[in-house]
Amino acid sequence: MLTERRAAILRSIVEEYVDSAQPVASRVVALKYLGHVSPATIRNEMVRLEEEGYISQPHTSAGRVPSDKGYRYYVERLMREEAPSTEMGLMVRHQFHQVEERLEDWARLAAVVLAAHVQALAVVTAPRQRPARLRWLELVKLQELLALLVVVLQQAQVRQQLLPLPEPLEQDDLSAIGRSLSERFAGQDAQDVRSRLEGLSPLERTVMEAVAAILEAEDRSSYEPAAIEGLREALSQPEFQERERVLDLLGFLEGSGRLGRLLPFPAPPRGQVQVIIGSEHPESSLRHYSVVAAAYGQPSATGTVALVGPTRLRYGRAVGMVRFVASLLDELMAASFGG
Amino acid sequence: MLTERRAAILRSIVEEYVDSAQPVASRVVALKYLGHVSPATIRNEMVRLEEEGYISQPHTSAGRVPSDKGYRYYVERLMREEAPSTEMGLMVRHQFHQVEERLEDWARLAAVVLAAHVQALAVVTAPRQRPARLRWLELVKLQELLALLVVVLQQAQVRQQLLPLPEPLEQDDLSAIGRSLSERFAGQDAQDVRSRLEGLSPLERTVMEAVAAILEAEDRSSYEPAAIEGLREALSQPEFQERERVLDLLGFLEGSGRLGRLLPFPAPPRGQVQVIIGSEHPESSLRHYSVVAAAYGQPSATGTVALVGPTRLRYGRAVGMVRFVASLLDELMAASFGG
DNA sequence: GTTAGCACTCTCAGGGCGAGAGTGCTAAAA
DNA sequence: TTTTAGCACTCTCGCCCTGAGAGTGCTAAC
Repeated sequence: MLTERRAAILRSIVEEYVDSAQPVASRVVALKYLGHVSPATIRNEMVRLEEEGYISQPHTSAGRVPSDKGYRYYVERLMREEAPSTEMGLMVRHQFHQVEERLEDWARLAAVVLAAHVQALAVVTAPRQRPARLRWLELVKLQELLALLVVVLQQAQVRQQLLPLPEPLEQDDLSAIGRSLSERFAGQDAQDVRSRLEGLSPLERTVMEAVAAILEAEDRSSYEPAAIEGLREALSQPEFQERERVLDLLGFLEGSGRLGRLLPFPAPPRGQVQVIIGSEHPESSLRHYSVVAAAYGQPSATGTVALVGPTRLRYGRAVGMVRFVASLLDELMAASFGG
Repeated sequence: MLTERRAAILRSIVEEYVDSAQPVASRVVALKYLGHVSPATIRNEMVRLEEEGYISQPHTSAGRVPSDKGYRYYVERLMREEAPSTEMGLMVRHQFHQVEERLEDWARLAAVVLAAHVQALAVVTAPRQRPARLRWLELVKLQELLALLVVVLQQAQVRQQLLPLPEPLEQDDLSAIGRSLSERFAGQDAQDVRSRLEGLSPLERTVMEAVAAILEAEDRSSYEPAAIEGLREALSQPEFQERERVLDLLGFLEGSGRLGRLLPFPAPPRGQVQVIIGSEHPESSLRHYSVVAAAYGQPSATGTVALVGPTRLRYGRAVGMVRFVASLLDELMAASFGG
C-alpha cells in the first residue's frame, strides 16, 4: 500500500509516460500534476518508489519509467476505466448492425474497432464449443463422383470439405442422405459420432467419418484466429523501432499454434477483463508486452477479445474498450443463437 | 542488346547482389565470376552499363547495384528459371495431398510453401467466378424465428448468413424450401436472381433477396485474400531496416481493398508468370518491390498466386516456384471441380 | 518535512579523423 | 585496339572527443 502522495506520483508517472513515451522527470510531475510541491520533494518520494520497485531509471540521470509492478499497482488501484462515450458507443453499435449477420464479420469489426481506439494489436477469436457438436449436414453434388460436404456446427459456424463418392448419385439422393443423417446425429460430438458408425451403410459411414474428422479437427485446432487487426497501429508505436521486436511479435502471430500461448488460459471469467502485464506473461518472449483480454459468448462456447501492445499501454481505455466490445458481442450472439 | 561480356557482368552483379545485399565491386566480379580478366576491364565495362542505365552506384566509391532496367534485362534474357528439384516437388505434392481437400487449405499451404522457399511475402487469392453463381442453398433452423442460410457458390465456396424468419417454421419446411429454391435458381448470378423475384412467396422472396445480396457482395469484393504468409520472412530482409518500409507494406496488406492494387490486373494469361519490377508497378508506393504472379484455376474462375518482395529478389527461383505452385493448384482444382 | 542550490552523471548530437573500400583515369603492355 | 597495373581521389563508416542539456542526489537551510 502506497501513501496517497506516492500513489499520486506513480499515477502521474504512468500517465505521462504512456502519453509521451519518454522517461518522466520530477519537474514534470511537480508542475503538471502536483502543483504545490517542488521537484525536490517529488524526487525524494521517487527514491522510495524506486526502492520498492514501482519505477526505475533507464540510466542514472534520466527520468523515471514505470516497472511492471508499477503498472500493476496502477491497473489495480489508480486507473480510471474509460468506457466509450455514449455517442461513440452508439456509433459502434450502429456499425455492428450494418454488417452482415455473420460471426466472422462481427469478429473482424470488433478487432478493427479495438485497434482503432487503442493503438494496439487486436485479436478476436471465434467462440468455440468444446467438444464441437454437429448441428446439420448437407451434401451438394459437384460432379458425377464428387460431392461437397457442408457441416454446420452447433454455434452456426460452417465447415466444408470435398467428398469423393463411391458411386454416382443424384442430388435428390444426396439430400435425402444428408437429411436423414442430420436428424440422427444432431447435437453429437466427434466421439459420439465415432461410436455410432457401426450399422451405417457404407456410404453413410464414409460421410460420417468425414464429419467426425471435421469435428476432431475443430477440437484440435487451438484457436481459430477469427480476426487480427491493427498490426500497423501496433508497429508504429515507438517501442518497435528495433526491428527485432517486430519480428518477435510477428513470429507469435504467424505460427497459428502460438496464438494459444499468447491469449490467457484459462479464459478469464465472464464479465471480467484480465490484464497481463509484461513479465507476468508465462511466455517469456512476451515480457515487453501487455495483454488485455475478456471472454464472450455462452458458457458452453466462449471466444476471446484481446488487445496486445507494449506495456506502455493506455490501460484505462484498453480495459474499457475490451469490456464494451466483449459485452456487445455477447448481446449480438445472444440475440442470434439464443440459449 | 548487350555484348556477351557485358551481359555476363550484369548477370554477375545481379546474382551477387541478390546474395549479399551489398553493392558489388569490380574485383568481386572479376575474381568470382570472370576469372580471366582484371578488375580494371570490368570497371570499364561497368561504366558503359551504367551509362545505359542497367546499374548504378549508391555513392561515388561504392560498388554497383542493378537498376530496375538491369533486373528487367536479367529476367528477360539472363535468368535461369529454377524449377523445384524433383524430390522437393514430390514432397510438396505430398503435403498437398495430406491436408483436407479444401480450397482454403490449399491456398494457405501454397502460400506457406512459396514463402518458405523464396524469402518473400506470398499472397494467394481464391479463384473467383465473375459474376458469382449459385450452386445450392440450404436453410438450417437455429431458433424459433431464426435460420442459418448456407449458400454454396458454383466454385464450391460456401457462404453463410443469419436469416430472421417471419414465422416459426420446422426444419422440414426449411429443407423443402431450400431444395425447391436450389433447383429453380441453380447456376444463376445476382442479376438473374433479382430479375426473378416476382412471383415468389414472401418467405421465398426473403431468402432469395439474401442470396442475391451474398452474390452481389461476392462480386463487389475485389479479392478474397485467401492466404497471406511469409510476413516474417519478408520483413527480415535487410531492406526493411527502415521502419517506414515495413509500415508501407503493412498498409497495403491491411486495407483489404488495396490487395487489388497490389496484384497485376488483368491477371496474367494462363501458364505464364508475370514479373513486375519496382517502378514498373503502377502503384508508385510499391516502387521498391517486385511482384511475381501467375493465375490458376479455370478460365471462368481464376485465382492468383503471387510473391512480393524487395526488387532484390531471387527471380529465378521465384518464377520457378510460382509456376510450379500455380500448375499444382490447377491440377488439384481440375481433379476436384472438373470442367 | 520541504525546498533551494549545486555538483555530478549520463545521453545525445555534432565534428574531426583515420582506415578502408572502390572507383576513374592514365599510361604502359599486349 | 584492348587490357591492365598503378595511383590518386572520393566517399562511407566507425571511432573518439566534446559541449550542451537534462535530470538526478545530496546537503544545508527553511
